[in-house]
Amino acid sequence: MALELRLGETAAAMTATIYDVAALAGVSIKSVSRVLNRGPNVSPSLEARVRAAVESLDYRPSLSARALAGASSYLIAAFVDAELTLEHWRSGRGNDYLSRLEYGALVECRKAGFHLLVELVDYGSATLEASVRSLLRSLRPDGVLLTPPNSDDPRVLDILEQHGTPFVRLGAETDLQRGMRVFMDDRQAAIDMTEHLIGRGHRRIGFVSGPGSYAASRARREGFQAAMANHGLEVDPALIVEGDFTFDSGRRAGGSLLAAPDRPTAIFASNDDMALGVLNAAAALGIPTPAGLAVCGFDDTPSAMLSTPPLTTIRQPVTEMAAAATRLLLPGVSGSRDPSEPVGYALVERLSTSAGI
Amino acid sequence: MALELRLGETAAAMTATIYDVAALAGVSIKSVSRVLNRGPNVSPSLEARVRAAVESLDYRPSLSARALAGASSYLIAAFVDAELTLEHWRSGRGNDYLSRLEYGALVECRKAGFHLLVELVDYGSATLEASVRSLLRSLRPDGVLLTPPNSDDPRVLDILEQHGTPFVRLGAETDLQRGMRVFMDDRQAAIDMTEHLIGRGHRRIGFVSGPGSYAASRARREGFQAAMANHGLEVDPALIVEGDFTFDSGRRAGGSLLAAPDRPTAIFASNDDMALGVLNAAAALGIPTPAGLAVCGFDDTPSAMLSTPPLTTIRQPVTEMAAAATRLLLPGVSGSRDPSEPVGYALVERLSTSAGI
DNA sequence: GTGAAAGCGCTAACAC
DNA sequence: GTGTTAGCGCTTTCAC
Repeated sequence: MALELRLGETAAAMTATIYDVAALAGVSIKSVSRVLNRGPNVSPSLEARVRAAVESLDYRPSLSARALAGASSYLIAAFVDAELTLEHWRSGRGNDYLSRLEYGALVECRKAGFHLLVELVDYGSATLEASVRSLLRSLRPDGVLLTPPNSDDPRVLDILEQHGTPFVRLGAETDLQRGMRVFMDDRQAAIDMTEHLIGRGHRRIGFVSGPGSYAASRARREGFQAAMANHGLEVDPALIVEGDFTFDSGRRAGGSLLAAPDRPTAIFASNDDMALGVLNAAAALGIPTPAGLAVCGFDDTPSAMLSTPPLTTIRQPVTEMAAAATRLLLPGVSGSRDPSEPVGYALVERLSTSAGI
Repeated sequence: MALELRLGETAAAMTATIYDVAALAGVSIKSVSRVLNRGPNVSPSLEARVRAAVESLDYRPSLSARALAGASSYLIAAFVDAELTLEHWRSGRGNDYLSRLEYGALVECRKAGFHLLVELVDYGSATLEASVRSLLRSLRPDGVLLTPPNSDDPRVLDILEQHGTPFVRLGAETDLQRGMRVFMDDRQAAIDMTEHLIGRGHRRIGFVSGPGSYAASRARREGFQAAMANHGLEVDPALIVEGDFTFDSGRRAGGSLLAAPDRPTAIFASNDDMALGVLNAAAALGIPTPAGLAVCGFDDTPSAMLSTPPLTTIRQPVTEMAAAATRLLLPGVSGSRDPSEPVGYALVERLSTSAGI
């Protein structure tokens, strides 16, 4: 029937439907559907005939039709903060974290025949609830990937739970029992980094923290303090300066730390951008790195590798985290890893901390 | 009717359909559809009643249903090279270009009520055709955003044209008449940069080119040579070295250019990563930048701003380009700019070329 | 093992 | 101006 109606159409515009396949294979559409969805009770001969028809017609099921009729939409949505995005737009910089995250999600989605939808969410807006609800209703994604800071937004979690849509929270730090999570141990990583510096003989170590409002930022600072205490080293309060994760704030922090008469021999910044700012401040003051000052960061952004000297930092496996998170949302969860365990990280040692004291 | 069937359901799981809205407003579903799609012939009173019903039911049309029934899917697909993506995964780096591109696309999509789907395409694979065809058939996107190197792949263009799906090619350099394009004038930008160096008094200028296989790379080199010629300066062939756009290749190129007895006073690298490599090579040789050597790049990646010294470079408005490209695909094309014209760029002057000769 | 028929929630002709 | 009626291309009961 479908074929009949289409006699006048061009080959280009013509797209086979399940009816065409069924007709060509001499079976019912239900059988085609069963073969395609690996349903039970399919005889080998039927399977073969259907596959041949699919092949010769180069048939692909329509996503919309499947989503409308069935329970699955074959869509995974990644919720990305709109404010953050606009800020990046303004500053003309891509977001390395999001970019790496997306790779992981994309690769897993594709393996499973799913598609990745990226959605902007207004974390700071009053209409957040309405827009999230809207997204879930109109798109009906099979799962949602929550990126910071949405991972910790109770409003978003509420709606997702109400709606019954599975979701994974990346880097979430609060309400640990809600939804699924994939995260790393920021505190322990900061301990490792601090011990790396102590191992190099450093005793006066400066710390440039991130904003106190970020849970990850607090965890890193706690790790630093814990490591210092464990080694019997006192933390001079004057050696802890708060930045806001930007290069400029790192430069200012570095400048003030290095201007002190009894300046530190090493500075641990809570992220790479700030660490690069410290490097810049040191250069401006004529202090050679690493000979005169060891500097380390956190994140392992591309710039960390390219700076002069290259930066020792903590490498977060963002892509792998996103891949694991996506797998958690996909049917037939392999459960290759325990979602309640933090993912691993690595201390990447580069030139910026290579000199001892 | 729909309401009736749902008496047993919980409020949470219950989702209003167009029938519910029509029933509540006391109109037909067609009227609801007309109001929602801004169709003609809607009386103000009808409009008001429908809007009120939509509001009170918090109704959102189902994307799948609309796509299945109508001509539009409200989906824009961005085709991203899979190989490139996997390479980035391996190296653990995000892709700044893609990230910025996506922002632009996302913001425009959201304004128009569209959704952005990111799809991996195997540029280098034999199954490329099949997978692209698959994507178009199952997703039926209303438009496709082609990113390099897919922008220049004739196989992809063929399929898109056959399928009748509108597409925009970002940064395309070949087959200029096919599809829509958004691009910049790489050659002129390279001329500008070269003249910037000449204006600083530099006469012996080294050039680190990208791979000759990239059209953009060739255009940049041509621009450099044209500018030199225009100013009556001879280009010493020994001062042109080919790299492969990586940091390491830039470092090697810088090392060999600077080892020569009559070394250049300035080096223009075809992209920022290589320029940073040159900076690194200069530092290793004890040559101060910018005092002893001016260095400039191309792209304005985040690292360019963070390096020591910060890098003079060409800023490509990737986000704006993507936004413009997306607008071209959306209904009601505003045509705010002429797609046959290249987009603007900016020479960003930073410390790395601040000293004259 | 396989098929017939009834929707999923919309849009689109075509009446009125 | 507004409503009726078919589908869009699938999945899903439920028979056989």
